[in-house]
Amino acid sequence: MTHSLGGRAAQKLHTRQSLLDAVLRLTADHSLGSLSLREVSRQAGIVPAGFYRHFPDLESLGVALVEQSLGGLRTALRAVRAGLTSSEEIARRSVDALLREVRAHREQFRFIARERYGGLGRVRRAIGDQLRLISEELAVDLLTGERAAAPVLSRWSDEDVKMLTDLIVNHMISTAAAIVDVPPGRSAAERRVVATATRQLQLVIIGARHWLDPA
Amino acid sequence: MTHSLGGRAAQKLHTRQSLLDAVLRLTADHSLGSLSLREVSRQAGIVPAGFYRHFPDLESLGVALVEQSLGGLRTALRAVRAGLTSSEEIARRSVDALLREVRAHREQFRFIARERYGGLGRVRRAIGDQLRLISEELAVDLLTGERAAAPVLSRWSDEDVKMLTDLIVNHMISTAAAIVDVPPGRSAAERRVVATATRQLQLVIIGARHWLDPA
DNA sequence: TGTACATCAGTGAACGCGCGTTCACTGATGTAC
DNA sequence: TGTACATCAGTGAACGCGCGTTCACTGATGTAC
Repeated sequence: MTHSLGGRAAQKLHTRQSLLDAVLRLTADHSLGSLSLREVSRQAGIVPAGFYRHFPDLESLGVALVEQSLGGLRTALRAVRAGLTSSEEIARRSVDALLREVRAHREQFRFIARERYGGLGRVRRAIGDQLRLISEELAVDLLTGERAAAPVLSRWSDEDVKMLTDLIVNHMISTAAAIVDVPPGRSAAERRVVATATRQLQLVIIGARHWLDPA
Repeated sequence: MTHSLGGRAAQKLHTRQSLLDAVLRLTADHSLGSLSLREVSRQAGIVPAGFYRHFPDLESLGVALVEQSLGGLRTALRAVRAGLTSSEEIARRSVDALLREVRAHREQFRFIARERYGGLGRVRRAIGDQLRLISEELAVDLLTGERAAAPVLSRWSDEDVKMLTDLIVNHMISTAAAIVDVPPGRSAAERRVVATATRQLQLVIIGARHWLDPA
């Protein structure tokens, strides 16, 4: 029998996930680049040599973690926009989705914020790639939705739309980083961060609405 | 004689600066947390034990570097705003000043971007403190300038002004990080980054201009 | 000015330790027949 | 079904290495008189 659950392959996947989880736990205090392979293996409950059955080095593990984390966010954001055509609605629902994701996967977002600029080369590039995808997909959805339903973005150049979605995605990640930086349990402080970020996004949307106004 | 140039104290300052420069050079490839004290001392041209004459550990050196880097930016930004009252003028001149600073101190900004979220605890906190100061000073200048000269911000709540300046300062640092991430020599790519960032700031300013419009 | 003493930035050797990587291995899981 | 063989995730020991920190030191600079 092959493809069966509970087989050797399933056990291997389980251990692999333990390694990913170990890094998430350990990067609460340090960046990936300052963890040791032995530290991670220990936390995952395997012997150092066993690490190599899964990844050639820590950097590769980091890339896998980026794909798992931001891939999940990307899917969640696309799902939330499905069928929506109003850009206001898209913005509001996206903020909700982001908040839900950040709360549900706090450690993953801390990892992304940590490594976005601070990380090892391939990890940094993997994050940049995923964020570019998110920004481009948002641009497509805004354009097709708006062109079908409302006129706000319909006369924008593609370049300006990309400028706007980059601004929004960047703001999104900064917001996630700021939320994650709030010490856990300080829910008043967290609410303040979320409130500020929401108003900032509103300001950006107002700016977009008047972008083509005659000066 | 004391206070003389070329004395023992001056030599000590010179070595201290060598240590700061060594970290700037070495953090081009890795984050502060993954450097070793021996590596830094070697790069600075002193023996490992000599490090302790200047700092108790690498984290303290990092805090000193934050103060030197962002302190410089803060001074430059304040100088550029001196005497200006129009918020449009303040925005335009601030972007110029930021660009000049980033080009002149590329390594310092890479360090700040790297450590902003990714760094060791005290370094991260030092960066947050400096950015908060920059944001607050900008808020004061915008408010006193506008209140005296133009009406745009005069009816804003203090909280909303802080919301706006936080957005601007965050955008500033993200822009610096993006510029620094462009491989050196790719001046076309750098121009594109700067052009996008400038338009994004314009969009934010337009949003601010219409912030109090009736919905 | 000259002399005797104090300071202290930087040296060089030494220590025990955790690191990444290699290797032959074990034994449970999977496959062929 | 049972049996003989193949696979390979995880083991445990070993290696040489760079690490942070300590210590007594040296010798140029600075101070007191």
